Amino acid sequence: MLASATVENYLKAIYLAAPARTPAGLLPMGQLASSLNVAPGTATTMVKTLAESGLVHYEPYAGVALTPAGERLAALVLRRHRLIELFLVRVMGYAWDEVHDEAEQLEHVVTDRLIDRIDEMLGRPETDPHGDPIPNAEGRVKTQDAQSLLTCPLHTPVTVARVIDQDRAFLRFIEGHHLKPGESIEVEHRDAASDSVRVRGKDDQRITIGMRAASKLLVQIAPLLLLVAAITSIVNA
Amino acid sequence: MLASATVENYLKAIYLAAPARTPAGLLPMGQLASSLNVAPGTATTMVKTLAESGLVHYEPYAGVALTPAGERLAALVLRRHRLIELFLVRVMGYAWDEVHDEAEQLEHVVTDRLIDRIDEMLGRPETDPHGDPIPNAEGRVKTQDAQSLLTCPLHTPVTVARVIDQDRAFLRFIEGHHLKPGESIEVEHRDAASDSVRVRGKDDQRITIGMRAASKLLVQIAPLLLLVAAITSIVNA
DNA sequence: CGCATGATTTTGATCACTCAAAAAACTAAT
DNA sequence: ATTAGTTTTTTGAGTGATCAAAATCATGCG
Repeated sequence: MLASATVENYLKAIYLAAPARTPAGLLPMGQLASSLNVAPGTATTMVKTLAESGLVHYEPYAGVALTPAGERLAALVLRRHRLIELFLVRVMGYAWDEVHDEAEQLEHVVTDRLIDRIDEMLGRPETDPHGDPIPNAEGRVKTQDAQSLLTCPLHTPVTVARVIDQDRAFLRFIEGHHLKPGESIEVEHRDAASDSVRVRGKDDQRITIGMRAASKLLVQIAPLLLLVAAITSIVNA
Repeated sequence: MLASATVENYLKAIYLAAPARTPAGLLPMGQLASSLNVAPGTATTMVKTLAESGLVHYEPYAGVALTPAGERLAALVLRRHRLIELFLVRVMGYAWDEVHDEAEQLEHVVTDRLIDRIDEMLGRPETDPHGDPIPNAEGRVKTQDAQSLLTCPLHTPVTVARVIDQDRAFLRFIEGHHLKPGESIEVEHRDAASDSVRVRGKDDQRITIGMRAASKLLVQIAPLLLLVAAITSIVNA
């Protein structure tokens, strides 16, 4: 009944591969195999045993998808991963680009008790250092309504909410230019021809980044304004 | 080159099994197998491959012992284990009888970097919550000169230095009677016939324990007196 | 000494996970 | 619709760790 680290990794990979899905909502075996750095045949075999345990649906030659049970388990793995990442940053003094690999290992051995201590110590946080949402102990995730720098309105103050890329060089770049989650910025210019997005950041600094990179920065519109509105409504009550 | 969790556990078991050694200093296979909860044949096979990696000496039908390389590795595993235990108690709010199993898992996946952060955060401690010495990053252990409650002088103030038993019920008993490392106590009476040792503890409370239990409590004689002497000599300089 | 007893090693098998390479199945394009 | 190309599955094999049970060894007792 206890899921091995391998099983957990397969479920996590399927869970996180939402972008690479076929119309039917299935993840092709090839995608899965390559995201796990495993030969295609290996993924097929493993997925078949996962299907026998009732953790995934498997359609031969089509792909794989999580069952509710598999999804819950995957979310719990992610919960552990993200809480550990935040813990490493907040408590252990890690830089945010250093935590991924450590968390990758720890997520498979840490007990529920320790995870709950961490959760408690961090004040039941909702997101990890990259802005990724932390599923709750039942495996449910609060969906965040964020758009990317590619789709958000121009000349409108927004707050960085999430960075969807674990690459260390990218993370260091983001940090170096004050684009970490929490910073407020504004998109000044977007140009498809030159594949570039110009952003005004902290201290009116201008940074131009490619659209590939821009798509990995999720932002929320004027959360400060929303906050102000919320406070106002409370005060008025 | 990277030692698997299994290899680490075998080395650790051999390292810790010092008491159960033959005259030649070898640990019999049977002992090893049962301390790892593994069939005898399994231990034999595994030890042979350990011998091929140069981590142990293996004498067929006689037993096994660590090579210097194996001993160093075992000590590093123990370093991780003990630092994690202390971390769980001091930082994560675990009770000292709850830490063993968690540490048992974490010790195999934690990086050197994290261990060093923990070590630093705890102030480079010399012992874990049970008083077990923590090997340094090179795998060397400072030998502590402690005697058990069975051998220490009677009617002499001593300080509990170490508790050699991970059994949770025993640890709770020790804690409940204020016999944890650091407490000062005194042996009042020992009687082989009744297999008992009477101890005067905190607030002059008397506790009588069996000799089996007494042998698991290590103490140091009058460390306070030694401390006073040290301070005196410094002051006089 | 010889042999019974207990410890140890061998043997044959299994399980989880993996790969490389052959076979089969889908897909799209002419 | 046949083919060329890609993706997926199958097959055969290997590794690390394990067990049960058979074979072997070591020792001590009579």
